[in-house]
Amino acid sequence: MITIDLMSRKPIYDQLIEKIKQLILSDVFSANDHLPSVRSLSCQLSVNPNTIQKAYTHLCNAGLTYSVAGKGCFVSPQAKEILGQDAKQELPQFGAFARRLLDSGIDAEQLKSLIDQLDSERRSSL
Amino acid sequence: MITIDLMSRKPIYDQLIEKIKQLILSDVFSANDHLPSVRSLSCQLSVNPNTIQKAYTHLCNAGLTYSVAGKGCFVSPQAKEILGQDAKQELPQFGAFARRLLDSGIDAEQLKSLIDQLDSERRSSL
Amino acid sequence: MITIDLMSRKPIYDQLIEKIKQLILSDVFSANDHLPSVRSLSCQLSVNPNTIQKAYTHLCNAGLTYSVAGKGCFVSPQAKEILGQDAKQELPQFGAFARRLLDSGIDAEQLKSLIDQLDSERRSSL
Amino acid sequence: MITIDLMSRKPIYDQLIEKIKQLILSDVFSANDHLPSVRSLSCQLSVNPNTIQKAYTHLCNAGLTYSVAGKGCFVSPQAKEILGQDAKQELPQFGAFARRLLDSGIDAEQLKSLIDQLDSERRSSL
DNA sequence: GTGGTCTAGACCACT
DNA sequence: GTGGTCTAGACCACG
Repeated sequence: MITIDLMSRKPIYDQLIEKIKQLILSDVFSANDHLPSVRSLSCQLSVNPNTIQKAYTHLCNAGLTYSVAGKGCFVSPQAKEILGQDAKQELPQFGAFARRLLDSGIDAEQLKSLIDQLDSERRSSL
Repeated sequence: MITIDLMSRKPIYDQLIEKIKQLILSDVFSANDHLPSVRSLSCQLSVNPNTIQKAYTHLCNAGLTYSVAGKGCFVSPQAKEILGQDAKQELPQFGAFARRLLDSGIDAEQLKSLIDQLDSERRSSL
Repeated sequence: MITIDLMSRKPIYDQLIEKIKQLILSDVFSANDHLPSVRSLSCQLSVNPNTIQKAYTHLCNAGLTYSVAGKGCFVSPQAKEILGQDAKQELPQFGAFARRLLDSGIDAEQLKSLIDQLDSERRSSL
Repeated sequence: MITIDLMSRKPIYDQLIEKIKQLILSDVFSANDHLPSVRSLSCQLSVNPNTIQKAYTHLCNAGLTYSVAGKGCFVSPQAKEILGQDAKQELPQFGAFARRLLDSGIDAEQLKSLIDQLDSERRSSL
């Protein structure tokens, strides 16, 4: 369910955070679902427990999960809402990226059709 | 002409590379133009010369500039072309970004109108 | 009567202790009143009996309750008095909190009016 | 300048965060000042570098500091402003604390005179 | 030299 | 069993 690219330049804990966000958005993890325990993920991915813990702590601080001592880590009911708001704040970044591509000679139509394609893929997979 | 954000998490040499690419794309630096010397940039930005050199070396290796011993660093005639190809290779990354926003509940129409807006801004500034 | 926030970072047994102290102070539990049994609270709150027991043991050790073998747990006659003394010992902590707020730019008058407001609320609810 | 209580129940990294916030508020560390390096603090306090790093990372994420790779960690210009806003958000917590003391039989006048005393101490030490 | 990431293995409190 | 904290020591990129 969760995979990690050890050779990537992106820190492992960062990859984990992104993966889990993605799983929450795609409803694989729903509100109040139990996340895999730190130790089990650590074994499964052959990654140090501390690294997993770092990712879990981040998710907890971001309000996406809540942890109960002795029980585990759970998806917060507001998780999807928070992710939605985060996405809105990323729009300027997205705009800067798009602008760079346009400046580099990529056609606006090409970008728009790419978005349409992604959107239809998305809808069909629901 | 060139500014650096010391508080950014992005490495200074990385910021420099991006800035110069941008200046090439916007024709501030044209083919065979002379880039500012390492020393002058170093003074102007209060940045270690080694850092400037690192950025220049990267640009040279990427084929965007060529250096002439004892003279300095010049914009390569193929620079814009290369940047265009680079941009094409970034399309998948752009797609992943867009996909994440769509998954987070951002509307496809919103993204497309943003692109249209950026494109018209761009055209009007030429 | 008693509620628990499972999403809180505060340990459940700690929340329980605070809740019961509060109920004693507000005279919902008076001297020699019978506290809910471990089993019933356990069911009612869907919490492990061990956790309830831990809280009860703490209250007992603090002299706020006394337990009668085979009968249950009862509010000690000195409970309110003890809580009053505990509160006095918390004054330095309160002072440190207040000091931090003052250092952060909160006005002393604002804090005092807040206290006045809370005090009048309290009196009117008696 | 910075001291840590190893026997406290409060995590070391938490104590560090509070200490540094305090030093920023009292202008011992001003905007753009250089914080002690992770390694030097680690030696000085006989605490593992990772623990220091955890505190520094937190401060950085909170916007109170910014770090420049290879140079060090610096106090953000907005630090005091942010701390002021944080304090405002802590007022409800402060109110709950005060309310508990009032419920426990502490006199409102006593709390207010404590605040006055702290405030005058504060003013005289400026 | 700096901060940032990671591993390995330990201890604690909570359930 | 769980999450959270800490130590010890390593490696990397940056300046």
